[in-house]
Amino acid sequence: MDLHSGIPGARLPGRSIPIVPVGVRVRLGTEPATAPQAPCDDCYVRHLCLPAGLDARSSDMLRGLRIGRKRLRKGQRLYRAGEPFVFLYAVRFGTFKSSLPLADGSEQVTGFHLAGDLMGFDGAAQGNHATSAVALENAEACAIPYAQLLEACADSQPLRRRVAQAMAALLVREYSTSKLIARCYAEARVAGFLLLMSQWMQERGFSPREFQLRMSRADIGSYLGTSLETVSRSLSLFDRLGLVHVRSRHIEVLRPDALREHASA
Amino acid sequence: MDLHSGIPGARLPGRSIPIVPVGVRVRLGTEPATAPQAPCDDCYVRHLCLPAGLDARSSDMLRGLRIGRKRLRKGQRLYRAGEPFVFLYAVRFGTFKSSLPLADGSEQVTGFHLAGDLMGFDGAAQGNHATSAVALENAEACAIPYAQLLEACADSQPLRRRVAQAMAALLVREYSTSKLIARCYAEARVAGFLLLMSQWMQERGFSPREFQLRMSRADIGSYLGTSLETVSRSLSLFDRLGLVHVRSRHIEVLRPDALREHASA
DNA sequence: CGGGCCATTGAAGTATGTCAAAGTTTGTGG
DNA sequence: CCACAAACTTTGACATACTTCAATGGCCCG
Repeated sequence: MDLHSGIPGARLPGRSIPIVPVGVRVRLGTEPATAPQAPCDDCYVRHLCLPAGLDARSSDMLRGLRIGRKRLRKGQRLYRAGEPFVFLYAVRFGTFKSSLPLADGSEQVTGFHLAGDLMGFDGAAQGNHATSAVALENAEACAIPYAQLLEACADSQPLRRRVAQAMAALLVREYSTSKLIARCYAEARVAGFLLLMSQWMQERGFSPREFQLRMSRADIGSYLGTSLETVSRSLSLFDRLGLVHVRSRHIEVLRPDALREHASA
Repeated sequence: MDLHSGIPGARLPGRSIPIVPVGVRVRLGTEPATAPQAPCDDCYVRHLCLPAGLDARSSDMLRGLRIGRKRLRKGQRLYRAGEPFVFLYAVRFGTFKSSLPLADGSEQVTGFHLAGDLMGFDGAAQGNHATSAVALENAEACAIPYAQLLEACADSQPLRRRVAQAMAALLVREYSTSKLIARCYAEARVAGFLLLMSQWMQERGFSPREFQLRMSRADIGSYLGTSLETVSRSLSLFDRLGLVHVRSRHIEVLRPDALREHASA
């Protein structure tokens, strides 16, 4: 079952996080989520999420929102492009990818989302989601009613700042993405992607040295603007050069400095 | 002086907009801007900018902010990456480019901004601007005190919605950018870029058929993740195929449909 | 009028996409 | 727990696209 049970000392994201951390019944699938009493208090990643840095009063206001939790199995959608925008989602655990529909029916991957990330805010632009979001493994997200959140912002200056700050952070992340995929050589993009993944892991308390890619080579290729074969070849090259140990989706970063070298060249 | 005085019937953006539309003294450069009494009422692009769709009461609240205007000559900076984030900027006329500093001292162009666009919001993530913004021609921007704007959001539901909506629109635009530069072939990216420019012109009331590129080939190349030579070659190709008439920075779109074809292939 | 920036174009070598086939991994159902 | 099927990954070969280097010409500003 578990691919990685033989690897000693590796903290395996998505495996080492408890799957059912709250004593509240949730259902699998996309049906309406249930609302626990204190949505954030027991959350593993509240220090990364919306409540981060909020004072007691503002936290109470967040607590007053009817925040539900939605559990998804691998492959299930959280929302679909074009659907009405009602909820902002916060990843509790697991990994999501979001994508933009293309003219030819295929999809362009626009990002990956890990625990603590906010998703779906793009829907506030037109009232409908611009992107779709799919779980890449079993995952759970909080559904924050957007209208209620905005109303809560009326009464709390810190909440207002925090919400705006979180939105701006999404924007900055997109700029970094642009910087990443605008690199000339696909090899540099793949190297940058590995470093980005490594950083994301570290920010969430996992090992930046060893982790699991939850997305396929095709997803990575779409995200980076290159073919899946080139992604595979770049990874093989890094492995051959001894920068990274790659075994399918399991990644071990051996020489981050050398990887950084490749990322900028 | 004017490159294009000989072209009949062409609405030349940045030229046809009055340069000094308000009777308020402004100074060139980056020194503190002066504050006109009614910052938006006389503005050419208020229907595209923050006040768009606001009710009278919310508009009054915007009017209450100490919004200044900053005029810049070609090449002058509006803000620099790393500077404290104090103002949100709204382009009144002219064109800006924003860029992210790279490790090697060069810059990655992250976007172009035309009349009505909001700029600088990325600074709200960390309290410092993540990007730099430079005027690509003589231009003017409104400086909106960010803290004041957030405070005004406390008292007005429509303003709250509008500000959040504007931020989300910035995000969606970044997704489109990712979609653009993730295309496999540089030719498709250049075609997509021309169509994007054309659309931006149309949204601002200019001809989508004929316009002036305010940025260099190097800027476009940086933005699209390709070399300036490839940009030049793609433009020459489109010209040779009769899709576009290119003369240096002057662009005339002859067959938008065929261009769209190239953009998706 | 001259200098510098910018755009264009050519040539050559490299990187990358595409097609194809084989090998792995994962998930499913017995 | 095992066997099988489907999805994913890796690798090779080849054609093409792209970057780099280099040289030329045009345009704009001082």
